[in-house]
Amino acid sequence: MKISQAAERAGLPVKTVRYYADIGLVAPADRSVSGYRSYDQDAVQKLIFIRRARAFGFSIIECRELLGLYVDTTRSSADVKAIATRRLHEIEQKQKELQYLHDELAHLVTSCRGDDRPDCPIISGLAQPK
Amino acid sequence: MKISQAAERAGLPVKTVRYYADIGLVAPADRSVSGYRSYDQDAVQKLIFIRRARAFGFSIIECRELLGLYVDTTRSSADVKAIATRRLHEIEQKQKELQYLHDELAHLVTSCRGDDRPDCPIISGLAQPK
DNA sequence: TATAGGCTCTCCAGTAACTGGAAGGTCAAG
DNA sequence: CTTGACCTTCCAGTTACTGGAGAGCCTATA
Repeated sequence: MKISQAAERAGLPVKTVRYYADIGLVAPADRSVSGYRSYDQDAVQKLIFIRRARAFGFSIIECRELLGLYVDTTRSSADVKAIATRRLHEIEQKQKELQYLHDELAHLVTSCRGDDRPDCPIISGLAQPK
Repeated sequence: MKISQAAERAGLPVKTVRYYADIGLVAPADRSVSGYRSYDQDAVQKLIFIRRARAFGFSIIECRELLGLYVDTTRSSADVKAIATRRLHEIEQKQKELQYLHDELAHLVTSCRGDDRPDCPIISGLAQPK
């Protein structure tokens, strides 16, 4: 199938699929005589895999790593678990930061009257060195 | 004061302070004869303000906007509150996404034995189209 | 006075992961 | 035979810096 159909099946923009081919992440199965990229079901499956992994916040480099494990049927599940666990910890870390951010900003927002007058606790809050 | 001192007081890398000057976000108060950027307390205060706002996840464009409100002593607090509230909603949205991500990935991780064998629910989980 | 070091300057390139657009080739339908 | 949708490559731009080269400046010490 041609790139647009592959992209649609994978749930990715055509540009992105082309980009993944360019950086050697997911190569098309073949090229047509006229130079069109030709994708098979296997390549589409890899594209889906990448899309999902990206949605989980794995970087392209990590995706490359995971894809290597994906295609390697002799890998140990421990290898995969290690990467996923690391990513899980990163997510948890990010959650904590976001929570802190949220609380602090929410505090500023609720303490601001939001009227016509210029005094604003948000502005003065941001101006604190901390 | 020279750039390194200003940067230290603001808690920012020198390169970043120079960058902020380049993009016209926080201009140095002056230039020495030999071309060195010269910062005063006011500029340092703005740098601190920017650092804090950036830490809250405000983009440079939003920082520019906020800085405009920061220096404008006649602004209404409503203007500021609107921007901050928008940002707060973005944070909350991000938190929801992250929570979903976390739960799904945690599920995959706990269902994976993580041993020498190749079967791995993480890999097969990522391969699901969803 | 020479020099060594630690600043500072500008400019260029690279990062991550695309996205948009231009210029041009291909293909099927009408 | 032409139209329009699709495909190609290549280049530039995005965000917010960061690193490095090459060169100028400033001060302290030998």
